[in-house]
This record gives sequence, structure tokens and C-alpha cells, in this order.
Amino acid sequence: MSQTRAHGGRPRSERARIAVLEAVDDLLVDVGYAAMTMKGIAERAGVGRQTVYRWWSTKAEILFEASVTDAASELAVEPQDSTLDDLASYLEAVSHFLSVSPAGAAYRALLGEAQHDPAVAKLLASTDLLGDSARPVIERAISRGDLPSQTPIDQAVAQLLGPIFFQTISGYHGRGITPHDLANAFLHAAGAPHHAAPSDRSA
Amino acid sequence: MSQTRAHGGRPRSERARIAVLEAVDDLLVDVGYAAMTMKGIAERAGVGRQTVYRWWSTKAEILFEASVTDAASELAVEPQDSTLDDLASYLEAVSHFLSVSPAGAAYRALLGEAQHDPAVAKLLASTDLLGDSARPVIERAISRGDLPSQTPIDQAVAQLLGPIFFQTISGYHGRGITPHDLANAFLHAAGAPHHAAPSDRSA
Amino acid sequence: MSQTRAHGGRPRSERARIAVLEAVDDLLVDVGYAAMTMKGIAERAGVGRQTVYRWWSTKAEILFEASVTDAASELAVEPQDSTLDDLASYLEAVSHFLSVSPAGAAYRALLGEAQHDPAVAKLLASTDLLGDSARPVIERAISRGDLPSQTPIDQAVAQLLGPIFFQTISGYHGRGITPHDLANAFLHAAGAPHHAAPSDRSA
Amino acid sequence: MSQTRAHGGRPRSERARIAVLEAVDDLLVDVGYAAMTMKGIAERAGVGRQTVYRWWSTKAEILFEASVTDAASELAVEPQDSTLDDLASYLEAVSHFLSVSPAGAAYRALLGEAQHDPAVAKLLASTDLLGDSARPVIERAISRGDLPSQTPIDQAVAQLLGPIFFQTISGYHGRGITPHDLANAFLHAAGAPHHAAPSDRSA
DNA sequence: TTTTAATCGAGACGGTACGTCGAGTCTTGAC
DNA sequence: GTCAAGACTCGACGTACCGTCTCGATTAAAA
Repeated sequence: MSQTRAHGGRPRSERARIAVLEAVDDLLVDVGYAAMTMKGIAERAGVGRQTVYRWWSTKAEILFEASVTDAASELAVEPQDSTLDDLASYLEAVSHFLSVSPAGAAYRALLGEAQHDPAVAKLLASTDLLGDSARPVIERAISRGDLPSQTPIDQAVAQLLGPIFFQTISGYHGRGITPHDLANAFLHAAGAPHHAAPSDRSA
Repeated sequence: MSQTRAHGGRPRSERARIAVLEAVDDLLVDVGYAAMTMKGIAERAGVGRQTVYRWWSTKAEILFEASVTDAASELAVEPQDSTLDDLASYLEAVSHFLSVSPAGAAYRALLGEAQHDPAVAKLLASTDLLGDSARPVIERAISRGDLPSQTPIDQAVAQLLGPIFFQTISGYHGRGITPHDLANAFLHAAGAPHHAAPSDRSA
Repeated sequence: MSQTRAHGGRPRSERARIAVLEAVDDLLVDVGYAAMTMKGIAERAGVGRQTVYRWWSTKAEILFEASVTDAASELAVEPQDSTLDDLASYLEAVSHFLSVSPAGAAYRALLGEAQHDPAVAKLLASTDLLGDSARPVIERAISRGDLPSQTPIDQAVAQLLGPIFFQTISGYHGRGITPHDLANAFLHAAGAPHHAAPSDRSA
Repeated sequence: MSQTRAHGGRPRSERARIAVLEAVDDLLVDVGYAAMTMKGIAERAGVGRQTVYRWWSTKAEILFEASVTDAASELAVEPQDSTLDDLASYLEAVSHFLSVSPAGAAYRALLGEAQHDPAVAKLLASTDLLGDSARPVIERAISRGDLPSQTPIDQAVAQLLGPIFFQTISGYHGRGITPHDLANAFLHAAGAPHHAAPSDRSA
């Protein structure tokens, strides 16, 4: 289960690993993603440049490792009494994550890079950060009987996360839309009988 | 003296302006956004480096000018007979724009930069590209009576665009969700009475 | 006769050129050849690194350009009244050049590099620094009648410079050999009838 | 306790020592002195990096140890029948050593380093490689009566070795000067009465 | 017509990060 | 305590692009 050490050689320095990850966190806040360089990370961490390159290829990779655990924990919310409150509190957490949290800033930076760097896109795809956090919330709603048991989970995830993701990531000017509004609307859409299309009414 | 120009001076070369914009379009396709440099743009355009800087500050600015008009036209779709078809065809256009079209690639690149560059964020915010394209579609649905007349437009835009935007921009693994599915679900959500409790679904 | 400037472009900065050559001179004295780096040269000169590489490939090339004129002038000595004094004063200058002068230190550094770098060897070969300085001295001796008119110049140069060069460059422990001694011995060897080999005596 | 070694410890590996010296010999031929690195030596020898540093400080030191014995044997020539032939054959050996032999390449590399590294200069000075080889040849000539018995040996060594050393080490363009020519000229110079005025040549 | 001045292409300028390489040191477990 | 292995910090390598700065050469309106 160890990371395969054939036989000899000095073992990897845990001290250096931690220092790099912390340097990346600090730099993201201090100078922002664009001004964050491999050189700067190494210097801030008090680590040789080669040591950084030995274990990570790009600053995106370091940032990913530095943020993913924080991110996941920030998106895991306590179940609430009612499904509506549960959804609203989850969406509140997502909103906070995407627009306020440092871990969310890291995620947005990586998401940005992913738009023009397939390697970063692949990296991000390796962990479905948002989807994995949304699924339990939806499953809870189903088990409570507030969503139909045959609800297509993937689509429900997109419907739940989509609006708030869209508002935060694109700079969309939707004024006064609260997580509670979106939770409410989501329950309507996903809760309704699924294969009876509304436009059928007009037929 | 006079207000705009004291007296002489060579006028701006339209030839150079066009050449730069075309070079940016070409380079985005050929080498991608990340590998696109001001130096490269000037060389590809056969234009002095200073000339580029004289009229645009950043490559984001050039890319924006080069792509917005294309983008807007790609997102304007023909009205369809039924509202469901109308919505589906619009979402199909959005999907195509975001994942296939070169203009969309430019938009995604800018969106990416905007995640860690406030100047680019501001630039993008100056034109609500997606919102402006969605509004007419929603208003058409309202005027046809398929959405309540008091529908909050801003929120409806986010609900309509959110899911497809989320799927494309985050690399969400939603399998087999079609624009038609999303259009259908949207009509359910937005078409339902707005402040009704979720338990109404059982009625 | 100019350095061919096709048409456009900012002209080469004479200021930068001089600054680099002076920086090399300074650094050779301050830190020595081995510790002299392209980076260090650029910084000392207050010049961009690229600017150094644009005009010179290696530090050897810069050092050569910086030293060759100084070197040549240091090796040009005033003619003396007698041929013996003339030779002795020349050899004194050579000795001073090779063991004391900064220009000579540069020459020795280049000579050292040339032993394992063909490019530097070629560079040095482009100017026969020592040979060119010795030839006039020998020709003066011939024209004064102190050397036979058919003296083979190339060989005479090697015989004149060889001993002092050997002593300085190899760390040879010859004690108490003066330039005057060597001048005297040289006059004997080269001045003697050339094709009557001494070993012929024993025949 | 005891004087030399307190108690335990693995003894130095002779295998490793030999492997390093052979690796240096190989590398000098394969990649040349400049491209020869401590890292490369250790890898070629199949030896830990620390092991190399434990026994030698610099690559110059290893090269020196690897080459001196070869060098000395290459410069020891068989006595010839006539003094002229003896000198010529010796000079031929010197020329071959300096310009062809691998051991000579090592010597030239060290000589090069010595021009800007006092440590290497000191190392080279510890063995007067060329001088020690020339002395017996000159003494033989004296004992044969072909050189005056009061000949100053040190100066004679410089006069004998100087020209050929100069030609090989500096890239001097002396065309068609053979070891035989130089041996001949040397006998003239050193064989003549030592303090006689140059005008004696006309006698 | 002649001036005047802002434009144009070209390309050198001082900076700085890139990713690689070698330096010499340190830290393992095995012998 | 030495060995092979290999990670460590450090710093130079040569390259690329940054945004700025000259150049000489256009180009058109103002004088």
C-alpha cells in the first residue's frame, strides 16, 4: 500500500511536501492564481525548485492536492429537518464555497485553467467535487419521499447545482435569487411526475 | 485649442486592426488560448508589437472583441412551433456554442481567465452574453402562456441555463441528459405555481 | 561596412555592449573565470540576460572581445638599441603579460578552456596573439643582421616564445631563469648556421 | 583506545575505487572533460555519489590519479644511438602525448583547469610530469659529451620542451616544424658556449 | 506645398519565469 | 563505518514572453 520504494534512497521529505502545499494556499490568497509561479512556490516553501517539480508537474496539480480535502469537507452539510431546508442549506454551502471560501477560489482557478488546458480538465474530472457533494443530498430527499424514487440522479444533480453554479461562475446579474428560492424551484421540477411533459397540457 | 486632435497624424490602420482580430481567431484554433501570446499575435498578423499594445491592453481584450459578435449570432435561434421545441432548440444551440463552436471556445477561455483576473471578469460582465440570449426565449414562452406571466425572469434564466452550463463548464459526468430533457424539466419547474409548497406535487 | 541592418528595428545599444565588456573585465578580477557566469555578467552590467546571449554565445567569446586589444598592445614593445636588449625586453613583456597582467589572465583562462572546448580553441586560433607579437621582433633582428636572413620565421617564433610560455603555463619550477638568459640562448640557437646540425660534428 | 581505528566499520571498497578511476578514463574519451560530471562518474562506475566525494574532492583529483602513471610511462623513451636521434625521439613522444594520447588529453584538461583554479595548479605542480621526463634525456646528452657539462639543467629543460609545448598548447600555426628540427635547434642553442656574445655567431 | 505629428513594421531593450541539470549534502536500509 | 540509492537545497543554464523603447518610413490633415 506504500508508494513503492524499491530498496535504497533517502525517503521523501514530508516536511517539504507540507511546506509546498501550505505555500500554495498562502500564495493563492496573497498574490492570486495568475501571479503564482513554480519559482515563487518553491521560494515561499523554502524548498528547492527541483523538489517541487519532482512531485508535481504544474501549479494546478499542487493546488488541486492542496484544496481538494478542504473543498470536500466544506461541501458536506448537516442534514436538516425538512427536505426544503436541507436543500437550501446545501445550496447555501455551495454558494459560500464558490464565492467566498479560499478552497473555492482554488477550485475556480482550476476550473478556469481547465477551460484551456486538457490536463487540468482531466485532473478536475478525476474527482467530481460538486457532484459527489450533491448526490447524498438528493438521495436523502428521495429516501424521505420528497423526490420520486425513480428520479434520474445525474440530471437532478445538474438541475440542483446548475443555477447557482451558473450565477457564480459566469458573472450573471441575477439579483435577489436566494438559495431558498432555488431549492424550492428544484423541488418543483424534480418532484413533478417525470414523463408527463408540461407542454403536453397545451396539447 | 480644438477638443480631439490638435492637427496632424497618421490615422489608425484598419488593415492592422482586422489582421490582429483574425490572427487571434486563427491562433485560438491552432494553438489554443494558453499558448497564444501577444508576440505570437503580432507576428501572425504581420503587425508591429507596439501596434497591438496601442489598441488593446491584453489578449483577453482582443479575444473579446474578436468573438462577441460571432457568439451573439450563434445563440440567436429561430422560434419553434411549440414552447418545448423552442426551449430545446435554444438549449441545443447553447450546448453547441459552449462545447463545439470556436466562438464558444473563446468565451470559455475568457470565462476561465475571469476566475482569477478581475479585469477580465469586468470585461465579460459588460456583455451578458448568455443571459441576453436566454431572455427572449423565456419571454416568448410567457407570451405563449406556457409560463406564468409573473415568472421572475432572472431566476428563470438561471434555471434554464444553469444545468447545461454546469455540465459543460465543470466536467460533470452527467450521462445521457439531452437538451430536450432539460427543456422539459425547466417547464415543470418554472411553469408550476411559484410559492407553492413542495408537498403539492402529490396532488 | 556597417553591421547590416536590413531596414527596421531598434539599433544595437552601444551602452549595453560596453557595459557587458566592462563587467567581464571586472568579474575576471573580482571572482575569477570559473565563478564568472552569464547570469552574473548580465547582472553586473545592468543588462538583460537575453541581450548578452543575443550578441555573444559564451563567456569565452565575451572575454576574448574584451581582452584582445589590451593584450595586443601590452605585447607591443619599444625597439631597443641592441638586438639582445630588444629580445630581452620583449620576453619581459611576454612574461609580465602571462603572469601578471589582467589581459593575460583572460588569455590564460581562454587558453585553459581551449584545451577541452574546440569552439574556444577556434576562437583563439582566429588571432595568433603571441605569434603576431613575436614576428616583428624577430624580423627586426633579421634586418639588423643579427639573425640570418633565411631564418624560418615560424620556427624562430616557437623557439623564442616556447621556453617562457612553458614556464608560465605549465607550472614548471625553473628557478632563476631570466628573460635575458632566454634571449641570449635564443640568439645562439637561431643565429647559428642553420643547416649544419651540431650532431654532425661528432660524425 | 587504539590509535588508528576505534573499533568496527566496513573497510574501503577497492572495487569501488577501481570502478571510479576506470569510469573517469572512459568518460574522458567518450564525452570529454567538460561534459564529465561527478554525477556521471558515479553512475558510470555504478557507485554511490557520496562514495566518490568521500575519497576525492573534485573531478580534477580523480582525473589526476587516473592518468599520471600512464602519462609518465608514455614519456619515458628508449635511448637512441645518437644524441640528436635521442632528442628527436623524445620530442616525438612529447608531441604524441600532448596531441594524441588520452593520458595527454587528461593532462591538457588539468592544465586548462589549472589556469583558473589554484587548487588544480597545486595538484599539477606536485608532479613535474614533463620536466621529470626531459631531465634524463638532457643528462644523457651531457654524459655523451654533446652538451657542456656545466649546462644549466632547468633552463635546458625549458628550451627543449618550450617550443613543442607552445605549439601544442597554444594553437600556434607553425607549419612543418618537426621534432627533428627542434632537436637540432636545441643542440645548437644549449651546446654553444653559454655566456658568449651573440656576435660570436659570425666566427 | 510644406510642415507636423501620430501611425506603421521591425526588432533590441531590461526583466523574470520557465523547466533542466549539476553541485555537494543528507538520510535511508543493507552489508 | 562504508556501500548504493536517491531525495534534499541551491543556483546557473539557455529560452521565451513580457511590456517598453527606439529606429526609419508612411500617411494625411493643418498651415
